[in-house]
Amino acid sequence: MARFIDELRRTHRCGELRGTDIGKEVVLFGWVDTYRDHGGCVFIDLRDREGLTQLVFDPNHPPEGADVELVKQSHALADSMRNEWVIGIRGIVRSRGKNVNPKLPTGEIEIGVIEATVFNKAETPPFPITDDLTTKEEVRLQYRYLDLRRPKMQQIFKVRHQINQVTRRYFDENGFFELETPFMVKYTPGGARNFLVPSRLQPGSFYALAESPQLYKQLFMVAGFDRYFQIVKCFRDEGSRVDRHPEFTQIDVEMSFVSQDDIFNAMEGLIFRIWKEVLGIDLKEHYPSGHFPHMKFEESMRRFGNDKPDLRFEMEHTDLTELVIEQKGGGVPFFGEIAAKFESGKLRRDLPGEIVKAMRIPASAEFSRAEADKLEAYVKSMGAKGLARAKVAEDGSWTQSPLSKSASKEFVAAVNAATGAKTGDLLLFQFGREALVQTVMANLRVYLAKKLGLIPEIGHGGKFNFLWVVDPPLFELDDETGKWAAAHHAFTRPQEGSLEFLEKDPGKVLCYRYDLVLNGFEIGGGSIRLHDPEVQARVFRALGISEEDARAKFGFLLDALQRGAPPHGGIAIGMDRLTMLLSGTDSLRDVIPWPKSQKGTDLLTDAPTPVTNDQLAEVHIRIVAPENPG
RNA sequence: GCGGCGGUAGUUAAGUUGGUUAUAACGCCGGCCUGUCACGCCGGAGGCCGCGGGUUCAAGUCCCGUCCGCCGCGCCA
Repeated sequence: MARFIDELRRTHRCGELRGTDIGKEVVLFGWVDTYRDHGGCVFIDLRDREGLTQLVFDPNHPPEGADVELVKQSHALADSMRNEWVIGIRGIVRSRGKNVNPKLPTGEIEIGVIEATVFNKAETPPFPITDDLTTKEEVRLQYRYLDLRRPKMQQIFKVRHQINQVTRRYFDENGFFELETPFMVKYTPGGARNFLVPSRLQPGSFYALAESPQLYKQLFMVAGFDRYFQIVKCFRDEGSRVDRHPEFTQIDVEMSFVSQDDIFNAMEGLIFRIWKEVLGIDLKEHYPSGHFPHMKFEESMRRFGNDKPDLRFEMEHTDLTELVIEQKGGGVPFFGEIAAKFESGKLRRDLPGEIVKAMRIPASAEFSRAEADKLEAYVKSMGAKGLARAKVAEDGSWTQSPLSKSASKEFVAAVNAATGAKTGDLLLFQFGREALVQTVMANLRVYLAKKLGLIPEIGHGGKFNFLWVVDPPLFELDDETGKWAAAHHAFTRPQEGSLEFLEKDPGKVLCYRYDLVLNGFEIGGGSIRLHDPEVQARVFRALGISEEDARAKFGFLLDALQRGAPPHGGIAIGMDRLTMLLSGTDSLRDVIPWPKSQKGTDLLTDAPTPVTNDQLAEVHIRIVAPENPG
């Protein structure tokens, strides 16, 4: 083995050699991708990060001038080689003549092997190392290092690497400092659940793993660093989703003396650069101004049911709440109940609490009854009671619907007009608690778009639709407590125009918060921060947080903000989601090298594992509920 | 915390109203083979049917519990 690597150094990567290299002596290292044993001669496709090269072990046609004895030995060795063995070879690049393989970039050439060595006789892999894999994710994650060996995965992580490099270059060129913040931080209540880290030296005390560098990056601004960025891990002990992971990476940014638009400009610059340098796509062709469109939070909720609309297709919602109120339910008992609540003043028109929404599926979609039944099951899985639907007949009346009996003619006509429904169209309705209706309708919209082929099941389909969602409310009504709570965090700056509502109508206060949306995914979000202690105090009051409470929780930040804090704001881009959307995969786990399962376990290492009582004693912890092997 | 789907050979799947020895493809092992590139041909091995309990003459199949994975809801300042 010493001869290879020490004396015979690698000359090329597999995937590099072309017709112009014919005649060269080369040394290649890599993995056996496939072997084709013809008895007298053996073909092996050798794989590394860069591609495949065909090797030929053929003692009857040795490369010119080669030691035939060596060639015979390597042929015998090749006879025993199996998939995923790690080998090295020395040989001569030669033409394939008529036997060119058009599927391979290296298909014009092959290597007439002179000598060979086996570095590692790999065991048979549990699944083939190919791109068209049907193996369950569970098995892939168990052998993640094999999964990552697949060309597709190698490509994804090359992209991820490139995004990192472009990001660093971009921010450096624009005067940002890359600065680090601690992972082990003070636990702060509220917000995402923290992972806790016990302190050995401070018995009974715990650090939290940072859910974001939020507070520290603001302190960087107070410190006068002016522009900061960091590509940083964040930790949140919340349920996983296809686009959510307990440890994830953010491109974290904070800037001083900026408006919301300054932040947008900076991030648009970054996104344009990434698309250009990583994908070779010039976003200027789609966004000639160099800017992404804006949409108000309220408008997004009304038209699409969430604050991250996928704008690659239409199928907008129609809010029927006003119509239902006007027509006192239009004859439909359920709607009548809702109308009555507005009538009695139990619900407010400007802050509804309960709504009625509809979505139209055009007749051309040819949506079958069975498929509509499937939809019903789908919405029920989200907590909806059901899915009212109506087919529009030629005369405009509704059929195949429980609503058809009760709904007044006037109401049917009004709904048809509002939704633009025509003969043969299918109308879908949701009504009741606003949050649920919005969730159900928003998910239904995307589900249907995929079903109807408006967007692909997986990936971007060549379309990248960016959007800034802006002007959301500062406060949200907490469903359980009925009190106002910060929708983002308590340090978001209210808009000057809505300061007057802080005391008299908190629900109407809009703020400088913004989300960057791409194809229905929130890929980033941030805000302009509150740096005025006076307004800060009013916000805390509106939240029902006493001065003492505020001091106890955020004292260090409040102090800092009173010691020369510049106006500042920032944003964090979800690095993993960005990579996912860019590389056209449908799961965050595909772009995280060593991902965890939905329950937060590492299928490769089995983490987390129980520890001994001795280990626990050292950090002053005793386990209560589940048994722990001592 | 809740709902849905799934777990059968190394992998992906089939397995009927409960009924002989649990199938298939790929992979694996052995043999043959000089132009393959998803090489081909012949032969062979391989099973805790996730785990535990129950019903039954008989359970991969029915019932109860449990674990694991995936998708979604809640949650995610």
